Amino acid sequence: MAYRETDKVRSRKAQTFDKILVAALYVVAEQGFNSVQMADLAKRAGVATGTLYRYFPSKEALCTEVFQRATDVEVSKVQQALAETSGNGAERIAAALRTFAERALRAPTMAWALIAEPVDPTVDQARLDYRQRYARLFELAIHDGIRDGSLPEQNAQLSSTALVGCIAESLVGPLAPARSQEVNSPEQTRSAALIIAPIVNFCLQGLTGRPYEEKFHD
Amino acid sequence: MAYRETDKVRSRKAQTFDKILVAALYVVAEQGFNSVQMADLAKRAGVATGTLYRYFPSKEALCTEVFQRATDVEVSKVQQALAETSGNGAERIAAALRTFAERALRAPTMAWALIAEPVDPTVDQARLDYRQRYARLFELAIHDGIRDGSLPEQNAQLSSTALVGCIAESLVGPLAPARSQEVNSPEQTRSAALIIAPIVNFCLQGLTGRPYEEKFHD
DNA sequence: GCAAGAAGTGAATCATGGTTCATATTTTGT
DNA sequence: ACAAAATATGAACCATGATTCACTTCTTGC
Repeated sequence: MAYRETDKVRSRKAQTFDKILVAALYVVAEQGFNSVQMADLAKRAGVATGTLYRYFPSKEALCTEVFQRATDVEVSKVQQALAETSGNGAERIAAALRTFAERALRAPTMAWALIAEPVDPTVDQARLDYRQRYARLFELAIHDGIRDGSLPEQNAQLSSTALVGCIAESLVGPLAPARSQEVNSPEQTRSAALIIAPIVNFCLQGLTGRPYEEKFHD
Repeated sequence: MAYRETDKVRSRKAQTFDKILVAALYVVAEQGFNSVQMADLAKRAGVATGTLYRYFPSKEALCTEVFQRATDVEVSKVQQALAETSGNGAERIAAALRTFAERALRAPTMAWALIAEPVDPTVDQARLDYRQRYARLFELAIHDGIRDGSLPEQNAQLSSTALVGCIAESLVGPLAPARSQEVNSPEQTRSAALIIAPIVNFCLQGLTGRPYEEKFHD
């Protein structure tokens, strides 16, 4: 025998793998999934087309991977908001919704790609999973809320799905035009708040069945 | 001159046009937009491939037309529910939501095609319009509700968008598996009611900020 | 019945863009 | 330095399915 994978090679391969993912992530964040083309992507990543296929079995698989990575970040942010906010279940859910929306409005193209862009069915399947992950986070929080008395008894699964639908849909509109300028001007930040507050309001009322008064938050 | 379009021809052309649309509508209702293929569609409609292009400039245009026709039916049903239900704004909105959901669950594949199927961007644009049409209907009804005192003051535009998001998303889940059997067994009808009530509940609470008690309805 | 003008046909064409593969280059152990 | 084994290359290939177009068939007015 005269060749065996060594650390040097292993790490180089890992680097290449990352280069590809980073390039893909960049394209998606900038233009969405439909702009991902293997030849172009290879160029951006500084490798040959064929090389892509040494790291991913297909474009679908590559895109799915990108989707999942991007998604993981968002989900964990929401999870974090849910976990780190002090207060009862209802308040924590409100904070999580705000986090979700703020992040989406701050990176509109990426958010649109993850939430609403028409994509290949395989990737779309990943999107369903992803929505379910969100829903499940909320579902747990709703149960907490019921337990601590901040939410009335209810079908937590359906309510959580409704929550996801509300934020997602409410953002699709703002996201579509916003997709042009990636910038974050002060006006945009302000107008974002204008959108977010009523959404959170609606969602919390839907959950609690009582008027929601916004607490102070930064 | 020796040829001028006559009524006979005109009506035959209209018939062909319809045959094509009907065939397309059938495929969509049965399999979704992605199963529409020009050659196949031509066969179903009993015409040649080329003929399709004498009636529609492109597949996109054809699909968009189909989408819009199917959509018009649904939108007008909701509009009807909104208009024909007696009661205050809130009650009429509840009735409209029920109508929307019931119809969707009764024709899951079509509903899925209109609401959630990954489709070509051009058709997808039509979908945005369609959601906005729904939202606008609800928006008007919300204003009515505010006026008649059944709803508190609120940003009707955002609330209406949230409503659309809630029902749409809440139905996507049930629609995905349901898409297999088109049938309408009694159990399905019952399980549909189980889904619909909580959704309407959530939506109405979101709008009113008070617990929603389901009124009697058939 | 005939010529002019349409409408209808469907096999051939074309565009797109993902995927392959014969070849070149690198790496490693001896 | 060399052979073995793997990785990298990118131009050629291929699959799909929409679109075209040269040709045929109808319609119509005279």
